[in-house]
Amino acid sequence: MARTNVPVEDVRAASARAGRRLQILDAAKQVFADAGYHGASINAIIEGAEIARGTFYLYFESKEAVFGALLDGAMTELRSRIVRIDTGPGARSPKDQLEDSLGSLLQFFVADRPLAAVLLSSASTPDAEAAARLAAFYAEARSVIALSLETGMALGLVRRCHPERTAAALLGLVRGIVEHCVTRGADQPIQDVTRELIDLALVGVLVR
Amino acid sequence: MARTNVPVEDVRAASARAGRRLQILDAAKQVFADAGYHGASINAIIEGAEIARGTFYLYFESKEAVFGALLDGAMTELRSRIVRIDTGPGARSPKDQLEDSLGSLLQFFVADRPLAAVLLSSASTPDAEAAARLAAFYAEARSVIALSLETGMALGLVRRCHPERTAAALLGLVRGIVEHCVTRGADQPIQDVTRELIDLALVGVLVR
Amino acid sequence: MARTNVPVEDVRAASARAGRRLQILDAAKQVFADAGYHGASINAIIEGAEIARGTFYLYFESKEAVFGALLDGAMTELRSRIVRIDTGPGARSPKDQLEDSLGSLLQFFVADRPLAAVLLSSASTPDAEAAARLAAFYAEARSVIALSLETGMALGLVRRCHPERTAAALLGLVRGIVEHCVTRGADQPIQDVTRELIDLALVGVLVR
Amino acid sequence: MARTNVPVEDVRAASARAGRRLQILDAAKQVFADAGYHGASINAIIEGAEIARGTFYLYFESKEAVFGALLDGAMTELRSRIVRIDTGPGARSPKDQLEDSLGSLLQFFVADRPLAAVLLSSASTPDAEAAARLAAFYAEARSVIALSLETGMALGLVRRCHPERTAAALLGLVRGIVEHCVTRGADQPIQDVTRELIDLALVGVLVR
DNA sequence: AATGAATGAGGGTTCATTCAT
DNA sequence: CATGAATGAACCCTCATTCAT
Repeated sequence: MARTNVPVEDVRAASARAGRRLQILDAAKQVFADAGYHGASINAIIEGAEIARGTFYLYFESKEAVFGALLDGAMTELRSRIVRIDTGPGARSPKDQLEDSLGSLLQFFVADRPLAAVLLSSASTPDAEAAARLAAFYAEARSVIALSLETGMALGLVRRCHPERTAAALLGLVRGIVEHCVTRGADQPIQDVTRELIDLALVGVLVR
Repeated sequence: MARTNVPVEDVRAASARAGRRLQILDAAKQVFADAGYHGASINAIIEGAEIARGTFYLYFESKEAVFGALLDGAMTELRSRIVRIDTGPGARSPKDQLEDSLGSLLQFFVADRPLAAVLLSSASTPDAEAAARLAAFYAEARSVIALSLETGMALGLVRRCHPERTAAALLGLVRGIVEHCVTRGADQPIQDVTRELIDLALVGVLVR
Repeated sequence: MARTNVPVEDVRAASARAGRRLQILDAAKQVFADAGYHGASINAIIEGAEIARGTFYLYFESKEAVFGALLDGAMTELRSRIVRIDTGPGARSPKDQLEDSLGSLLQFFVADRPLAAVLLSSASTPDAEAAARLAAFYAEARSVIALSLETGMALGLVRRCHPERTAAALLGLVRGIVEHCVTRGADQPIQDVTRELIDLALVGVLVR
Repeated sequence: MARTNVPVEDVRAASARAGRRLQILDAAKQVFADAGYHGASINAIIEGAEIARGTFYLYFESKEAVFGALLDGAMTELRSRIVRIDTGPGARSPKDQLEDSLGSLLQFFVADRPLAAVLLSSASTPDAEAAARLAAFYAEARSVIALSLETGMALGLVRRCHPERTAAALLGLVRGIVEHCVTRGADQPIQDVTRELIDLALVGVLVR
């Protein structure tokens, strides 16, 4: 195998650059979480990152750009955790799969609360493009849920319902739980929370 | 009952003042709904209300104050529509009561979409005090739901669950539906939506 | 004659507004003259005008806008002083007319040196639109001169020459004199300067 | 003649250094011409010169300094092309000498339009020292012209006139033509333009 | 009570310059 | 010599709030 010839300094520089970027992203995440998009000031971000004003603009084109990067990172991460339920032969039970997927999702949010706060709060019309991307993400999530419901209906597992609307409601349900977990300390193991969330969605609150 | 002696002019003046206040609140609601708290400018509000800059500050201490007033109004209105389920003898079925209560709530949101938009978006920490009040309101709503769940469990109607957490999830579920209805046109009668929402909460998505 | 009913306060307000505007324009003129378009800072302008930062933007949309207003004012003023030579019967001698026109022009520049400085210096690419307007103005002036030359040629008064080029040269000649007068004190009466300028243009430097 | 003992490496180094300097000057010239002094950014210059940010400051103290160097180079070049008219016995006709001198000058400008643009636009007081040097240059040019006029008057060739003022006007005239030629393509041979310029200056626009 | 001109702190962004590598 | 990441002063502009009329 041919070794590509990259000078060691370049590698160092690149990783230093990536480190700085992360440092800024981290500070920005915190500030956006605390103050919302508009309330967040570059001042607060650079103070948090302990860098000079100009340095910020060496790594991000604008305030909007950091916000977008933050969102993109989170969305990528989330997408990787949302898996369509495999209903093929030999697949694990749908409920188990759901439990894994949702569990991993909750885990992610609880592990990075500021990021969760950014994602949850940013209904507040940040700047055009970012808002659109976030809306698209939620639409995507809703659509995954709606599709699962339709599949379930076709298989006779799910009650007849308005898929889009029910998806919106279920997404809200997840958000409600996430908010709850993020706001309070995770007083109980994520696994339990996940199981309860799934039970609620599947069989409701009434006794059978 | 003793009549307090208030000159008629004062009464007129007071109601005129109240009218002005409402006029400003209405304009502000629209602006906050369109642009979010930070995006809303006093300029836009006074243009909408067709008053002079200074007049605004005759009726509200600050931008924060209008926002707070708006929130308070909405919360008062909402509180009146959230009724505890009456489980006494001779009461209507809990499900019917729930249907009335939620229906009225959805009705309210759909009827005043700008206000709904303000309520839904205002997670973005506009200002400390208002945020606190909103949080308190949500906590209150959650607590009403949690209590109902506990009552239901005591009566053997509701499955065993973590009431607080389940309440948070259910509140999210309602928010999800509200968002859905407010965003899209109310493509279907509120009654149907309400029923579906309740079914979802009570018996989940699975077929029995 | 019907008296239009304008409240006296409005008249006062309007003239106050116009006064403020002028005050700002004056300060801006000075600053632009001293530092050029890019070198001029809003800071310097508002210090000169002794107003607050925000007040500036109550009267002008942007830095570019003040510059444009300054330019427009000057160009309007100058246009009114540049008259086409009347060659009709009974008209005064072309040379006399020219003398009046150029004299009035020089007068204007000498009377308002900062403005002259702005006009003369602003070749330095200010902002797109203003630059275009200035260029258009110079083109206009050149074209007036070129037309006069062509008329003169048709009448057999003017030597055969490349009108556009000669016009460019003559415009430069006027600019040279203006610069000279504006830079130095007007050591001699404008009338003399004008006469000399015209002689130079008409018969050159050589003895006949 | 004693040979100073300079190692060959130093010579190479020195010429390499001079080459780099030129490379930067060239890029800077282009940028200053395109964007004016203030509009020119170090960024644009180093991109044009294909060097690193720091390297620039190895060759020039500051932005001001490159601009000054550019101006100085141009002025040196121009000085070499402006020759005093030789009125001694056996000299060529003054007009022919003038034609050579001016022709060479126009040639220079047309050949290096960016440089011409820099020279012409730099009235906009970029920075004190450079402006002073440019003003000095123009004063020098004016003084050469004024002296020629005085000589001409003494010889009875030139009409009586205010030499300084007339020199200013003539300088403006040349600038006008240069601007014209630089802006437009040289639609006609420089020689023709030169001749017309000289005719204009010598005998004016009127027919004799 | 109503007005709107005036304010100035603070917003995001740019860019000439420095200095450790 | 050469580099380019880092700096921070300065830029233009916005907008919630005040106050004389």
